[in-house]
Amino acid sequence: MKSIYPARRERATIGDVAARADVSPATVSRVLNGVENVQEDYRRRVLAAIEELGYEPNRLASNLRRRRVAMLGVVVSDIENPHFTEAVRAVEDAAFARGYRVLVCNTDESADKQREYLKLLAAERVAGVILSPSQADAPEIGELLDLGMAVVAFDRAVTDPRADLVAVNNVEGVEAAVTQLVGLGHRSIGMVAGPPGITSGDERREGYLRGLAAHGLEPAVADGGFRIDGGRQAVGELLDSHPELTAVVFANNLMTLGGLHGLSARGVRVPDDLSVIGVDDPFWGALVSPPLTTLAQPVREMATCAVELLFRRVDGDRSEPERIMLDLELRSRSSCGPPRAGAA
Amino acid sequence: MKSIYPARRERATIGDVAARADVSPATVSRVLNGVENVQEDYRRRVLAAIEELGYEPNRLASNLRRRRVAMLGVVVSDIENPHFTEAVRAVEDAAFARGYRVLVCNTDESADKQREYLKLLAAERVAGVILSPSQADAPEIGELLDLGMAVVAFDRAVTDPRADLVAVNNVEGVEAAVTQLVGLGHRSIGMVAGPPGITSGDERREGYLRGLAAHGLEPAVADGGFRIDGGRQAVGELLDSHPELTAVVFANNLMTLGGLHGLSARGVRVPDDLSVIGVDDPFWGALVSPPLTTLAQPVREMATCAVELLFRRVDGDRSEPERIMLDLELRSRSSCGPPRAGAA
DNA sequence: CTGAAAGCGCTTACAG
DNA sequence: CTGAAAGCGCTTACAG
Repeated sequence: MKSIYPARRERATIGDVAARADVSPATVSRVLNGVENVQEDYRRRVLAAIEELGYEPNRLASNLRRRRVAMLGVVVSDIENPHFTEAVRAVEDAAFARGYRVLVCNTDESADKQREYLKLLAAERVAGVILSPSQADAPEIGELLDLGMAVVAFDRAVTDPRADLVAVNNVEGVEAAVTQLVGLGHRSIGMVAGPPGITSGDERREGYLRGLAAHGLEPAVADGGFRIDGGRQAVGELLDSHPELTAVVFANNLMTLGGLHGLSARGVRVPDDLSVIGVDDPFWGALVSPPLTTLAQPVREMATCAVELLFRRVDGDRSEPERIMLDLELRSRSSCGPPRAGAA
Repeated sequence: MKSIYPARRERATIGDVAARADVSPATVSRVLNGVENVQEDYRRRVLAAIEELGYEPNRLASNLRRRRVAMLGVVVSDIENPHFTEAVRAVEDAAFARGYRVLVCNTDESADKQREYLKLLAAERVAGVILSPSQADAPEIGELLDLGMAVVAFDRAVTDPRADLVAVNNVEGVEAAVTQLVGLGHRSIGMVAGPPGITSGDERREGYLRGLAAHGLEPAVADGGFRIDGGRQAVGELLDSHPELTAVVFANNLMTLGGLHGLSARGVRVPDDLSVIGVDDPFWGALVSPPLTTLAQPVREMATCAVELLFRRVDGDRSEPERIMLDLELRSRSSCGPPRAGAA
């Protein structure tokens, strides 16, 4: 059976174009990059030759020569988490508009995978990286910075003080949510927290603990690992060990989703039996039953900030690292109510 | 204010390593790539020099020299659609395992953006591209193929017969769903369809029409453009013009979500007033109220197939283009019931 | 404005 | 097994 693939077309090079247009490769490069002036006559011939040969510049070569590549790395811990999906999408938008491509790096909360990706990004000489770290103190982060690459920490801080940061005031936000629950009459409030060691999760736990402490209440925390299944499991543990709970705060949207599933499986009604507040306001937040009360992050705005910052660095801005902190917004829907009758 | 950035560290090159280890650059390259044998003594010296200099190979150079780059392009029409997010994620997994990176290209259903990205991918000389086309007959697809790059159409077919395809039997799947609704007693079934011209959407519409025709029923279709808002709007139009409808099929998950929102805003209860089936079974499908009856695509499997196929092509397999068609699976949950009492 | 030449940092036949 | 040399396809000082 004969292959239907045609003889692989040889790719024209800048030399082929130059020969056909009867100019030097340098001139072709100039019309290609449109920076210096080229006589109209030459330009026309070059353009014609490009057209005729179907020439497409080889970026591998120009990348090497220019020693930079119009590419950004976006390192996230879970691309299936709508929070990060939205961020990736916003970054892609902004990057595309500036002629940059984006390399998506999914670390699965694994320090190893993060390490590998950061090394890759260094080897690839990308212009910069937006990083939501799985491991905040990875030495590879410093190495990127050493190499002069821009690094913007996103959503979670990194240890290296030279990286910029765009994140959210988690402590204050969660503390306010707890206060809101207390205002509704709750005295037993649990938290399904993120894995320790990640600043966003740690701060949300901190906000929760502060909120409880401010009202003299006892905390009850379970680790849900920022995943759907973890959330389901953690809320179960929490209710088993603390049946008195009348409200639970979930530290991210995936755990909230899993938690709701777990609650419904146990026959726990929301908000009648248990009030729920979830950090993040994903697109399905208003559509689950009951519509979720959430602590929304301004993801799009965060992503836009991060990309702008990154491009400023790429463009040579060497001023002090920035720490841009945005606020969480409490969006009250129907998953919170007063504690059930008969609660302690 | 002094910049905290240190003098930008000069990057060691293979030449620096060679000098330090007192060998030739060729030898360094050999231990780096581990293909040819190098004397133990030399190897040790090279490794030591790499360590001491913190050398990280410049992939731009090796890419150029090798004339290929360990990178895949994944072109999707909407990365925020969980269906594609999951696919991207699966592709990233498989690619990472093989040492490939993935360039994520979001086209927003725009033919222009698709064109730009495909040209970019050609210029970048990626090994191959997995493409869920916004424009099936874009000439750039043929150009990639001409250049010897692997192209696997994903989820939607492309016109060029040389591309492989991994998709789903939409016609049969949706027809079966319609039959199921008819079995429940429905006689007035509407569809919120995708934008015309995209094979997946066209096939789902076709399956719907066939299913209705098989039972002598009248169709009622509105275009929801595969987006959340479109779904909300389309279901409204549908109910305005066809108040007799007792069931609606949505052609993808985003439109289903929007549709549910729109229905709840109109006070239409699911499934009491209206039964709903949605194509795709996103992670929130079982958690909305009521839990959705869906037509699930085996996304993970599709993505795995696509990547395997792609790598086979990258590895030189020039056999006939494949068309791998998987089946949709009807997952019955609670959003379908018998038609409301009093329905025509 | 234009071209010849050097060079980006690797890899890989080719000799030895 | 090892090294010298050529070359991947561009860009960019440097002359003219």
